[in-house]
Amino acid sequence: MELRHLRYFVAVAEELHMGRAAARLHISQPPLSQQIAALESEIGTLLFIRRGRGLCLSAAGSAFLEYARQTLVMAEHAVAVAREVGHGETGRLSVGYVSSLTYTYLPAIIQRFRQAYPRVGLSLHEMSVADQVRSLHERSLQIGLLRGPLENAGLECDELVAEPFMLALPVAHALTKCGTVGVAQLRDETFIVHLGGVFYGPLLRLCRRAGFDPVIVQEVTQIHAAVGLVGAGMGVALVPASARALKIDGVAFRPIDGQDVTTSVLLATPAEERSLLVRNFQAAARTAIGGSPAEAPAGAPVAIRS
Amino acid sequence: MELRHLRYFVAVAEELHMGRAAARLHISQPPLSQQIAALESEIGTLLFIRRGRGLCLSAAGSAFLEYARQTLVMAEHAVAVAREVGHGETGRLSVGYVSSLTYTYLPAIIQRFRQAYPRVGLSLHEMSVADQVRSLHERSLQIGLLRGPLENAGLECDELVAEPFMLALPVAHALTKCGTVGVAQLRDETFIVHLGGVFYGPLLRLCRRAGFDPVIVQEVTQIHAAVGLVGAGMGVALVPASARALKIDGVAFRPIDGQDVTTSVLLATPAEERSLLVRNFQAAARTAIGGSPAEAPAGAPVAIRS
DNA sequence: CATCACCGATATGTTTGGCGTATCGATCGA
DNA sequence: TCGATCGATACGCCAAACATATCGGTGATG
Repeated sequence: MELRHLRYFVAVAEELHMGRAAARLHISQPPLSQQIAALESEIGTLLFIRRGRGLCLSAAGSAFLEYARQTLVMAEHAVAVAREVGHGETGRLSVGYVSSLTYTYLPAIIQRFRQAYPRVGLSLHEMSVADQVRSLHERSLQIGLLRGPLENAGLECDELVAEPFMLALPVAHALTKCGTVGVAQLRDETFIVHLGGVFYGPLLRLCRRAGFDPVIVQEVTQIHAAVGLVGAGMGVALVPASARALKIDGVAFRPIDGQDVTTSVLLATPAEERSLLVRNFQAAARTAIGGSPAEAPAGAPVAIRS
Repeated sequence: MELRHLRYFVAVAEELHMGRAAARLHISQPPLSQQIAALESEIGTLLFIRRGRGLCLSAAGSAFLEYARQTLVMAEHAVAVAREVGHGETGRLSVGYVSSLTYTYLPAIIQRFRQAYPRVGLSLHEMSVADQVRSLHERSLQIGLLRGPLENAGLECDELVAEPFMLALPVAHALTKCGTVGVAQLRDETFIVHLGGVFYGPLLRLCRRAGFDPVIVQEVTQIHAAVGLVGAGMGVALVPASARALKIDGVAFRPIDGQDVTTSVLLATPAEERSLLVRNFQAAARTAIGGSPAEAPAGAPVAIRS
């Protein structure tokens, strides 16, 4: 028995007329009669009651119809699901991200991806860079959204954006009058930083290039805490430009010179990860941030030999 | 797509080896590769990841496998159900019966039928002969178990047994000393009968042949009521032999001469009823009562042209 | 009651496609 | 580097599915 027999049977059962059913199936009437007869022979029971005028379903045919329909639906479903999974349109992704991406980049990426692939489930985990690297190696995470540099981690890294820094300072501060703040003007400021974080290195580099070491007054672990302390007048902070999205009273943001010092927003994946789901997420992230995707567009069909 | 593709795919997915899967399917390896490739082409996604050594399921293949299995199971189920219904091994039967069959014949028939066709649901309805005839015509009943005669009712009747009568009389009665009671000895007895019932006619015939009219003292509607009154000493009753199964204190049963007067136990069906379910019940009833079935044995396959 | 129209089954020829045999290309282990 | 193994490809064959033509039977109609 093949699906053809089921398709033919359902057509005949619905039309109760061999000729019309054959027309609907785009075949002629005799082979349809043959296939129905073959099906009845295999089952061992007549599915239709032949009377002079037309057909009617036998009890066995009526029972068969119900399950034949379900079988056809199930077969369609199998194809549809496989196609969706194959095209990366359904499934589940575990994504890690560092907290500093919460304000601007992560929402943009997620919104973009969910719009393109609404049927993919996302598990979002706020994690440190080190935890993400470990989880990516363990394959408990498929995608890491983090800040570089990330050297020799055995991961495939894609720089989504090289983000410049801005200075967060109290609105009452004298430097708020400047359009752009020169690094040298910060010599006597006190800084709020995360000593172990990815922004401490760039700060040191900037200040030393200007000929001084920054004065550290407070260590925090998250950007919004640093900006909060800035608003409280405890000092200034060097933050990624996207932190402007944090609208905290009493804090002003100013660009600084030394724009060549940036922080890389990276999308990291296990080196040999080739799943379409991951590639599609990567493409969505690029379009959400960079503008146009760098490589193959999302949803490109899998290569199939003709 | 045909069921063949699903069968082949499942085999390959389980073996993860084209050669072994082909062997299991009793085909050679090349056509198997072809069919899998055709399936992948139709779905638009690779279902297996080809590496140098062996195969492994892709994410799409894994998703497809689940539903492919369900599809195959559903197809098998469709055939099995249709076959069962076609062979009269499953379904539902409504059976009517008169109360006088409750004691012996009905249990024997039901037991026999349920043993042979355990998956057929039975609806048993105690009904008068007239109600059964009406319900059979209305098709709300498929089988009637009743007592004849049933002339010109437009139904197909099958006499299961011609049941002789016995005399039910109080144990203290003088006639209990006889092995067989002659009808003439009943001239002065008082009878308990159901005037409108099927046993009144035979009683009249017997007595008049012996030259007297029976004295009626009590009218009842059911046999067990009549026998109960006999036990209370109110008279004697002419009952079918199967009523002996009613073991009521103070009642003795004796055969009577005039064995040619019997009551027919009939199985009635609508005239043009040809369902296997009904035929199987009929055959079971015959074997349960008569001994061997008179016609085709139960479960005979439906005729299918070769 | 004879005729006609309709419908499903059958007969026969044609073609597609599924299968088998032989072989190739590639990868992995020795 | 060589051999073994495995999946893919090439090609011929045949069964089976399909199309055309026709038959047999039932039911409606004049």
